[in-house]
Amino acid sequence: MLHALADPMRLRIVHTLSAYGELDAPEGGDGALAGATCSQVPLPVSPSTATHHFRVLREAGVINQCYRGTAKRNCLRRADLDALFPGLLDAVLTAVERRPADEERTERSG
Amino acid sequence: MLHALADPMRLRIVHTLSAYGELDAPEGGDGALAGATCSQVPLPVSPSTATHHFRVLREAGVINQCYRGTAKRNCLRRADLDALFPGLLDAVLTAVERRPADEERTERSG
DNA sequence: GTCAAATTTCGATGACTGCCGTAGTATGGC
DNA sequence: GCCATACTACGGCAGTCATCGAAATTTGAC
Repeated sequence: MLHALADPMRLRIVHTLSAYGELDAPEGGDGALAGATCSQVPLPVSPSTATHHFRVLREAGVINQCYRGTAKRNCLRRADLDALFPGLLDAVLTAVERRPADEERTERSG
Repeated sequence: MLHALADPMRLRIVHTLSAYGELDAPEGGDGALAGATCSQVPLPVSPSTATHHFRVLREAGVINQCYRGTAKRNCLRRADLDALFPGLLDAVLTAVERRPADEERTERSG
């Protein structure tokens, strides 16, 4: 699971999804449900690569995927994640917001 | 930094070190300082591989290394880590204790 | 100075992973 | 049924990483 979160691309997906909310709160209209489709998450990679990352996240239990017409909606599994790893997702998201693009840089102490 | 923690071997190192304490509390006798030497951390890999992992952790800012005679003592940088990524290390350590060896397994939801 | 112990560095190797392009599958509209 | 859209699966390629073995370095003891 940490491995799934260790990739900057997947981290961006998780971060974006966290802003969209989850399916646990299915309120609103028809098309305004929580979660985001794969195309909703801006990724500077090809669709096939994006699918790969979504797959890794899904297999790690980080996200859920449910079909919705021609699109597939992705939603974070915050509740499950929080139960398995208390505070981890929250800590990671906080860190992402504080360091938007430095997650993979080698930051030496000196 | 997440990448450094994503490896089960390094996760074990961090977990072991967290039990040994840090150098911030240098009390006691001469040889009973906080931190652990490389050999103190049981790893099922060769010494050179262990060095590699310690190096990755050090470059990621997760641990400190200070020479102590023929041995090298490693200690967690809890304070620094907590300042940069609030709650992250704690969440990871909690997760490790709850799932000692399942950190890398592919846990499918179904 | 010599020996011993702990750790590091270098080179090599196998596996994994991120990336892409193309073809295929599933759903909705006409 | 046919087409368009959204996503997935497969094959391939290059880069990175974990792992090891052997030699080198550093420090302490005699």
